[in-house]
Amino acid sequence: MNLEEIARIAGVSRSTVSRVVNGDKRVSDDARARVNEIITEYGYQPHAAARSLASRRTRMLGLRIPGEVSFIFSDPYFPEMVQGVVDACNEADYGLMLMMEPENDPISAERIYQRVIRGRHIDGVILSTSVIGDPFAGRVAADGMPAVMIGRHPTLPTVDIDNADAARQAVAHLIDHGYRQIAHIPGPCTIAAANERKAGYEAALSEAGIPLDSSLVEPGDFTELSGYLAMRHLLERPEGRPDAVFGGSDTMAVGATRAIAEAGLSVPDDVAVMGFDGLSVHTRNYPGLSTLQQSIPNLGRTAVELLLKRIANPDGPTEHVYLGTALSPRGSCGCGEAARTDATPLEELVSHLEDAPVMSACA
Amino acid sequence: MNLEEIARIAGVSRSTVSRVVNGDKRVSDDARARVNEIITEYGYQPHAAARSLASRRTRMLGLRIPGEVSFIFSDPYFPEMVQGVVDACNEADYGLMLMMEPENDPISAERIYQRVIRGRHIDGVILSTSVIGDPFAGRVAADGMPAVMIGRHPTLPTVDIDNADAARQAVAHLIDHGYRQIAHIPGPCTIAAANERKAGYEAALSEAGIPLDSSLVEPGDFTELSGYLAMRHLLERPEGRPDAVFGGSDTMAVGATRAIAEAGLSVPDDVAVMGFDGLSVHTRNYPGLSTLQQSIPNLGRTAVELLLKRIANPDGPTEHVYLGTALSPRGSCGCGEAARTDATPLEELVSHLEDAPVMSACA
DNA sequence: TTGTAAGCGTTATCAT
DNA sequence: ATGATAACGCTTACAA
Repeated sequence: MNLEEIARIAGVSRSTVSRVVNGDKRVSDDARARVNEIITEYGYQPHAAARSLASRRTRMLGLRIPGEVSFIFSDPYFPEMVQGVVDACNEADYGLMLMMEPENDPISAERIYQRVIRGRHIDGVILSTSVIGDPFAGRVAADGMPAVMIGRHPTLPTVDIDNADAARQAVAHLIDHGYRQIAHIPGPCTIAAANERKAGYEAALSEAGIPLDSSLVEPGDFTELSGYLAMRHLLERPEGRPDAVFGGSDTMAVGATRAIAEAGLSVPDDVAVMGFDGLSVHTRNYPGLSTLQQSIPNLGRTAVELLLKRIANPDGPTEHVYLGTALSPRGSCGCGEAARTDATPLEELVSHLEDAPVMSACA
Repeated sequence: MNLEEIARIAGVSRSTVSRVVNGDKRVSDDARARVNEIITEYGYQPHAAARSLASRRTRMLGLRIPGEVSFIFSDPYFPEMVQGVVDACNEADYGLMLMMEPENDPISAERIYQRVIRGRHIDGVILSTSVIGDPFAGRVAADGMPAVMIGRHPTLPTVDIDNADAARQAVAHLIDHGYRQIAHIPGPCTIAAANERKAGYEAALSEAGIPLDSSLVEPGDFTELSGYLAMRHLLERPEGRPDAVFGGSDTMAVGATRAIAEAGLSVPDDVAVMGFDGLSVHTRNYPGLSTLQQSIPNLGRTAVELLLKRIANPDGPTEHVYLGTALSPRGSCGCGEAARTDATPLEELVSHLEDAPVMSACA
């Protein structure tokens, strides 16, 4: 069943049917009703490829998860983000194509790029992580493919949080508790957000007049296992073990917690733990993981909104949206039961965050 | 840059360029070389929509994650499966479209269905979970959309494991340890695999002559929280607490472990724990989570292979592929350090599983 | 081996 | 408000 047949049956031209399907106002109520009736009766649905070819729009977006981070697809961060992206796509009647390159395989990464981006499979693409030195962002711009970065980027529209300041707050909170030997497990230095959070950690120490000590920084790769291994190193440090640790992500913080427990030590009494992300999965840890809460699904939703705007108006201003964050102290930082029950419940917190995006636009 | 221009520049016809692009043998080496040169020089990439319209193939697959389970997208099961599906798609130069309906919203589920399936956005679809009473599988068949089920289905090609027998083995192992009060936390009864695993639990008890006790079965919904809550109920059971628990998934088993620890009890001494899935994320639990290992990425890969076969030959036999599983005893079931170190390392195990699919075909 | 030409099912332009 | 008609960029018989 195609446009032509519907037109014939309804006794109108293809153009009229097309207008009805696309919600064009320039159709008489009479004709519209008749056409809609036939469409429903025969269950007509426009053919996606034909539509795309003629309109030069695919109504599909791409979501790129770079190969550099695909090994941490096990981090619940990504599922949460995907959820937000998918929801927003559905609401806009757009499809979502997953672009995940294999890890160390530039050849197939290139094949995927050519097929999807250059082949115009999609109308725009969401880049899910700023990876240092990743040529992808520059290439899509050169190929005229609208793109939005979740993270930092100089020329692309971006959705992000203020990683550095949020991390600074988190570490400042540990300092307020009286900890002085504060370790940090940063994510890989190829990922911009990891570096920003590390900078925030350093800023908090500086502000408190605590000298930086590189032996307190043990890098991880955002996996739980890396957090576990990093913490083991930190506990065996010759200068003595740290009294607190700030994980570059909740997932690494949970790994650290495990190493602490395995060493027969207690959280927070021997070593306090602070995470970053606020993943709902970790709500039920004991003691509750203190963390810096961000709304990850909202990051995804906002990226879709920005991208759709960009597609509709490629010459509009390059927006940079910053979403709010909030310190969420639970048991693991040393805040007692009091703080835990006082803490804003997760749901409220998240809806609050969603209401508070900070926008800034530059032409 | 399009076919026409390439043809003009190379001094051949559009057909010849098309043949070169599509690897048709009926082209002289001479012409092929010249065309390829021009293609490379100008960076030509065929237009996806035009191709689809003419060839009636989109080179895109869909992956449907039903709304009934989308709330457990936080379960690492799904990311692992997606990973396998994506890898296989990439290797075949196919794109992957994510179909995730919102949870209780039949209207938008229907919109998505119409747009994607009826609009012929994809060449075939992978159904990721058998949900009891889900009309989706029947509809795609009626709409002539090739489909493969990950799970059980009477008429569709399927990829699955023998959930019932695997669960039986897992519980039999607990019985071998001497436990008699074995509880079970099944997944929701709307999901076929959850019921099959529960049946396996019951079978193991029957075989050992242990009477079924419904107060030992406390359902969950595959989330960690539900496992935690179910275990709390089980611990407060008037007839006394169970001496072992079989979780319907690793994630629920981990939740149960947490409840046990919170109650001041020890795993496995007070309550032994057995999971199901073998998610790599839980490898670093302490004590290690004993589980029934399956290869989830391989489930996804195999589904893609089956679907591609189906698309190429819709009238071929309806294959049902069963992938192998293996009991993976670690600390939480009561197997000591010996068993833990004896246990086949994860990587080996997985590659072993991948080699051992059991195939059965029925016309 | 190569070229010609007829679609594929829409949208979009331009009359009317 | 409606309809003819020309794209859109490719594949695919069919002819040569």
